[in-house]
Amino acid sequence: MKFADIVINRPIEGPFTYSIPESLEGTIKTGSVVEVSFGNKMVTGYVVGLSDKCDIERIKPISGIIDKNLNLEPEMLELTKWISKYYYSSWGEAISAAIPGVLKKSSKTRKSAREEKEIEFIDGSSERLTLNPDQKDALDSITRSMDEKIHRVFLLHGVTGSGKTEVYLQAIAHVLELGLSSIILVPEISLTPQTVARFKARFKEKIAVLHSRLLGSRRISEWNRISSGEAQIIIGARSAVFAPVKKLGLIVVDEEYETSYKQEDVPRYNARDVAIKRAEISKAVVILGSATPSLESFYAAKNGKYTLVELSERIDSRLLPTVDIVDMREEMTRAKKVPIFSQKLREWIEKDIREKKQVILFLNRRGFSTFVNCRKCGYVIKCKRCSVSLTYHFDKKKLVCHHCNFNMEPPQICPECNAAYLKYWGLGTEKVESELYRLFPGAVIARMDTDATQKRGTHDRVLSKFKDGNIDILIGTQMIAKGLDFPKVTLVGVISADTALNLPDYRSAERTFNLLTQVAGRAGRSDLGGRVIIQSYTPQHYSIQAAKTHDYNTFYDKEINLRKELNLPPFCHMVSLTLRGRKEERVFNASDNLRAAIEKEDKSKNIEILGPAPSPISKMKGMYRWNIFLRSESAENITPILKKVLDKNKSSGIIVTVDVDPN
DNA sequence: AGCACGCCGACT
DNA sequence: GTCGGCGTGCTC
Repeated sequence: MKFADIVINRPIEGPFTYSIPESLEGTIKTGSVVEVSFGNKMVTGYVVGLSDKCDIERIKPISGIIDKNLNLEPEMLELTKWISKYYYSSWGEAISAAIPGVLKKSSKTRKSAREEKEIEFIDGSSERLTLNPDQKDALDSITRSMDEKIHRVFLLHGVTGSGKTEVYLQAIAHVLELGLSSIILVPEISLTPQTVARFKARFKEKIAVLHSRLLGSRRISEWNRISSGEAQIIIGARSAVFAPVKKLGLIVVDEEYETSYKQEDVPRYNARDVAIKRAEISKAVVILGSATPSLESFYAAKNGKYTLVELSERIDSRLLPTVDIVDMREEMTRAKKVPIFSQKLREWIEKDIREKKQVILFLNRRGFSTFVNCRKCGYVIKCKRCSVSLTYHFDKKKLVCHHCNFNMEPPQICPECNAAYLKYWGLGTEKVESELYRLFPGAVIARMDTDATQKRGTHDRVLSKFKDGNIDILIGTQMIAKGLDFPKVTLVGVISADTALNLPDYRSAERTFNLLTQVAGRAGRSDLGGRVIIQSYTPQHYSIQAAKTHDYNTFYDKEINLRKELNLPPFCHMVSLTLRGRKEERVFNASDNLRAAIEKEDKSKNIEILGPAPSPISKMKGMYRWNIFLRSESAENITPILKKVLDKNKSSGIIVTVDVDPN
């Protein structure tokens, strides 16, 4: 073989043909990772095919091979090819996402880097637990598919504490007996140390953990342990779906609805759906596990595309926490102002800390005040580069933009009319924290959000302090909603259940239900019992009511009917187009033209076009943004048409991004 | 995506 | 006269 077809990490189709120099003959294979000159730069390339002849005149030789032992398996080439087609990227970009950065650099330029330690949990039992009848049925049905070597997707639906992890563990053990490997995907959350500990305790050195902060040589050695077959169980976040296991038997996707499975840059893949595709290629089994499955997954399970397995009883028959909803409109009338804590929440916090129990409070908003305005002229202080108001941060004593990080000293007088009446509105975690200090002077209070945990190690330090009982009240954002397992937490308060509900997003009800269910799961993880207090200005909303009764099925029935009526996923697939540029009218014109071009190209009229409309944040980092949404029965109806249209409708100064099945 | 090339306006 | 804005086209 004299020539190699090579794709690269650029948004161009390719492949490009290079000649194979004599010194590399026989070494270069399909799947090799090489170095090539492209334009006037050296880039990493991936060999996707070999041939004996080629009719291109100006051909360059391959400059070198990165690592003789690094070779992409045919299955991985097929998978990345599929990703590039489905998620609208080049093949090279898809392959690039599947290989850790360090492995793509030649060994000379690799440098070792420090990595962060995490707190070790040693509470994992190495004993195989006895399954209850539900778990046993679930496991039997899963292992049967494994024995028959048929690809199948199981949706394992069970509330917190119903023993999903034990089912995973025994399914993995079965896969091991068959001589196959397993991949376990978990949403980031620092990879939930407790889960990892449990897996390690059970499977010891067969485990590889693909840590997000795992850098340099450690990542290389983990990669090698996996591809050599030494490690047969791989735990990791999103990109672990590409772990180089050779004999794949099982992929577990824990908390499959999590938005962190979606990569937000090119290729914009969803690791859950990539996992299903990978398993299909390798004839492996997938387990999607969740207490609150996504509408898409549950619908697929109900329609027989996936196999539904339910764990309906809690493993130790422990009761789910009591959930109280407080109507904040009534509180507002009573207090004659906008209160942060309802009377009920305040009383329960007091009682709890008096009894030396722990409290978690949740508010998904950082900072102290969410906006500042002039009481005289009404002017709201906004970011110069983004169409959002600035948030006041008490720690830094600055006004900060949450989208571009622009910050400024808070002005003393109104920048518009010079009046000295600036008022600070809205609340974030910092304000809740300061109110807590005021109301509960004796309590030890800690805050956990991206501001408070910016310094290295703070995150883990706060968590271990909380675990050891040295913190009474923990206030935090999203990052404390998931995974935490602290037995002494008997009270969880949701400061505002409405934050997510008011977003202009058809998934806002689903998000709210999921979030409330997750947050509620932090309470009552021991015999001390648990209570959840949800504060809301729309307490009658079905997502909040369903969370009160821990009733997924009722929520699902209500929501699925709405989705059907409005023709939203899972009844269609969506593709979002975002156009951005510095000149507003150009962005709008390009959007308009793009819509027309798609309409014209879609001859079979399979695609419904919504918009163009300004993005919810119409200006970000100095760029104006407009959206077009496309929907159709399948994404495959849309992307080939987009390919044609976008290739010949390039407008200068405009960047178009394509997101298939957006979050 | 980069990067070169090339074509028009406005400055020493 | 030249500097530099960005529109166009190419990369094996």
